Formats: sequence, C-alpha cells, structure tokens
Amino acid sequence: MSYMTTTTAESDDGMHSSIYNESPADDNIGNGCRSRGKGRVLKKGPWTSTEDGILINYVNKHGEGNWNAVQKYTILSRCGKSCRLRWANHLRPNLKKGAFSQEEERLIVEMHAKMGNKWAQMAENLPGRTDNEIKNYWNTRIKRRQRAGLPLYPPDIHVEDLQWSEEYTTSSFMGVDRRRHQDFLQLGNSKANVLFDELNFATSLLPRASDVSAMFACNMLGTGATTSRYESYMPPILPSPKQLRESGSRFPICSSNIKQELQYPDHFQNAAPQKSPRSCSISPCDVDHPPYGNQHPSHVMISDSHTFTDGMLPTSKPLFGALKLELPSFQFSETSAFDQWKTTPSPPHSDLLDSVDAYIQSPPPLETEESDCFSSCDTGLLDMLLHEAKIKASAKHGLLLSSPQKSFGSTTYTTETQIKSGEFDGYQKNLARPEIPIPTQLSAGGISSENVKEMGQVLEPKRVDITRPDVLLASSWVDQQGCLGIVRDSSSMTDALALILGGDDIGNAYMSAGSSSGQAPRGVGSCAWTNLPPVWSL
DNA sequence: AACTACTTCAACCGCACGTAC
DNA sequence: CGTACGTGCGGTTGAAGTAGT
Repeated sequence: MSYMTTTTAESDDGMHSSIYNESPADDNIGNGCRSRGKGRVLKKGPWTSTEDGILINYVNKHGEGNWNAVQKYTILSRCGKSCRLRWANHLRPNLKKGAFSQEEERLIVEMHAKMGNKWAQMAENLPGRTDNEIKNYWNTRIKRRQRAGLPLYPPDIHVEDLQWSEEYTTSSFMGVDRRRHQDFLQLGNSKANVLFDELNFATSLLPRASDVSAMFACNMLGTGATTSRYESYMPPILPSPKQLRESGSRFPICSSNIKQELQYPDHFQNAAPQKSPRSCSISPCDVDHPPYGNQHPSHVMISDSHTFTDGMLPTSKPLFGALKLELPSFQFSETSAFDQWKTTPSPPHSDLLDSVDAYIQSPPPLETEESDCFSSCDTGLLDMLLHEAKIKASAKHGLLLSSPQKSFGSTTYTTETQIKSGEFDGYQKNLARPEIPIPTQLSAGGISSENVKEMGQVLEPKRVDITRPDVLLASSWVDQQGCLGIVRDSSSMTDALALILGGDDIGNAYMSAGSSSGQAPRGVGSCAWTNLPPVWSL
C-alpha cells in the first residue's frame, strides 16, 4: 500500500517494525475508533497481509477479545473494532468463503422472514458465515429483486409469521439476544400471555433441535446432504441455464398440499398448534425461485404501503427480485483473498449466473399454472418423497442421534456430534472442510440420495483440505506437503515477511518452513501461508 | 480500447449495551 | 449511581471488479 511505511519499533510480539498510516483518512478517526495507545494514528482502509499476520499472531497468543489491547501488544495501528472485525470476518478459523449454497440461501430467506435484519443471529445459524457476509448477500438480493420487480419472499412466507417473528422470535425461538432479552423482561402483562405462548412455542421446538442441527450439519456438508430430511428443502431439480434462458423459466410453485407434506420440518409443523399461521417456511421450489402468481392469500408483496413494519426491511420500496441460482458453496470465492487455497477448481458457473440475469430481466408472466409446476417439479418431488421416507426410516434407526450443544439461536452448531451415521463417516473425518464441492452437473441436474452417496465416494479423497487457512489455523500444523504452490498474496506477503522477518522467532520459523520444502523456489510468499508452522500458536 | 454503469464486498461509522471502577 | 471503556450490531460507504456499449 502506498500509504504504508515501516519504521522501527518494538513490540512484545517481537516484531521490529511499526506500521504508520499515511492515509489521508487519518484525521477521520470515528467515534468508535478513537486513536489511542502509543500515540499512534490509527490506520484505516484495507488490511494488508502484514497486518493480518500480526493480528493472527496476536490472537493466537492472547486469544480473542480485548481488541483494544492489540495496539498495546503489537505494532498494529488499528483500532480494536477494526481488529475485531477483521478477525471475525476474515481471519478466524473455519470461516466459509465463497458463494452461498442454495441451502444457505434458503436458510437466510427463512431466517430473514423470521427475524428481519438480525444478521448476527443469522450468522450464528450459518456456521462459517459472518453477519457481514449475510448482510451483503441480503442487500444484494434485495436490489436484484427490486430491479426484477419480484417479491422479496416466496409467497409461502406468511405476513403473520413476519409480524410475529419480528416481535418475538429473536427472544424466543432464535435465542435471546441482549436487547430483546431486556425487552422481554420489561414486557408488561399485556404481552405476557402472548409471549408465554410464544415461549411455549419456542420451547416446543427445542426437543427437535437435533433436526435443526442436522439441517445445519447438512448445510455444512454442502452436498445437499442427502441423508438429511432437509434435503427436501432443496429444489429437487435445477433447471439448466439453457432452460432458464429459453423459457424464461421460473421455479414453479409446488402445490400447497405437497408443501404441507414436505416443506416443514416436524418441529415447524408441530411446534405451534395454536399458531399455525405463524409457521413460516418455504417450499422446496420456492426458495429463490419465486413463483409469480398470487397463490397465497398472504403472499408478501413489499410495497410502498409498508407491508413490513418495524424495520423489517430496509426499504419501503417494492422488494422484488430473483436470486442467482448458485451452486453449493465452493468454500472460497473467486475474489477471496483466500481463494487460492482451494485445491479444486471452481466449476464454471457463469452460465448459471447468466441464466439468472436472464431470469431476472425477463420476469415470467404472472399467471403460474400448476401444470407448469409439476412439469418441472414432478421428478424432483418424487425424489423428495422417496427420500423423505428414507430419511424418516433412517432417523428411527438412530441415523441422526445428535443433539445440539446449545440452544438453537445461541450457538454455531458443530457437526461433530450430530451425525453418527456411517454414511457420514467421510464427512466426520473431514469436518475441517465441511463443504464438499459438488460437480456442476450433479448439482444442477438434481441430486438423489444415491447420487450424493456416489458423490461422497468420489469426492472422498479430496476432503482433507490442508491448504485452507482456517484448517491451518484450527489445526496445529500442516506438513510441508501442504505447500501446494498456493499464493495468498505473494507481493504483499513478501512485504509481510520482510516486515516480520526481523530476526524474531516467528520470522525464522516462517522462513524455515517456507524454504525447507525442498522444492524449487516459488518466492517466499508462495508457500509462506501454507507452510505456517504452529507459529501462530507461539 | 475506452468509457460507463452496475455489482460486490470489505471496512467504517454510530449507536446501544454490558461491565468495571 | 455515574462514567469510561470494551464490545457487538446494523446501516452505510466507497473501492475494486465486472459487464455492457
């Protein structure tokens, strides 16, 4: 960075350089980021690899939290908030980068319907995803929908659901956050009964939380997780880009009858018998593929009349749009700084995106015929039905024995304890990389349980991805073989090394790791990040 | 190739809350 | 009890990238 200079300083991290900010933004230190400590001017703007390394080192040494102390203990001239943000959004282990899978998108839509712009809470339920990521995704989605003149939510999401959930869900169903909890405690009697009902509702959900955890586990497994009942949430068949393009096709609505059978996890169906209108879910065919008929009486149409209130939506304008139909997450986006860690090539999906553009730009006619729906959905629905039956049978045999480690809304579900089936053995062994790339043709062509089983076998050898930074950070070490020529940011990394290598232990370890591979020199940066010894835990 | 429009996303900002003193 | 500080959250911004002309 042009505004970076290095001078000499000392820190207890043994780094002998100081980073000063010559950015013109220096004088614009905001309230939340007051310049403190060592009389430094706090740097703003994009983070460099050097800074990342320093921060990672700090966290490994001192743990998360106490972010303002970063300035004290390192040469990093960033405010605590900035450090926390950087760590949380980009550096912490087990972060999942790349496009959202359809399952994740579905969850986001559903959660947004339930809680509104509670990005942090949503992130808790999307392991590896950050609130910022979800927020960005959602905002993008809204823009798309606005442009396309499409409803924000699939029509299955009831207005009542939103009203209810907006008011209470975050403190009952999705976990008690600080602010809502206070509201909860301060509620007068007028709301107490209602709230008590909701609490019962929420409580009734908890015993079935294993289902939810399984859902998330499946999400994390990223395969559509065919052994999960929640596979039924997935659109059974994705139209090919060509189909989309040529037909201006939409994902049809599945009939409400079928929805009743398939769309609801049991805990949704059973949880609120007196509040059935509040059930809030999305049919398999609806997620991101909104039908365009007004088939549901409570079809949510965001309009200027503020159908949504309480800031449920960030805009009062019509919120419409179609979503891109992306393949399941491929861990790292093309633009991610970490994307070069991936060892498997991204499947081409530009066609798919193109098709979505076409899809967006050519909204289908309003009339949606059921026959259309079934013509597109029928095979998928059969698959779903069959598979649903399988799932239920499997579940009875203890296929999904797990239970969440914490309540639904207050934790990130780990998958380790959730999947006991032998069918998931492969996944269990590779939890560090829960998202398994799905070949385009498979994901786009519909996934049956058998398909995914096969996929699991086929993909098995690739599951251990020791090149992922989060794996590296989470695990203690990756041997030299982990250096696969992956360059995180070779130029800046070189700078980083130049900075870090001040004769300190870290730098030495760093250097030795990078140079001992016995391979032809690729440049220091090319291996440095993959060859990190347990240096970050020094 | 140059320009413009649009999209994406990292980072910032202000505010609210919790905690320590 | 009041204040300062640390942290987390949601909204917003703007740079970089991409697509279209």
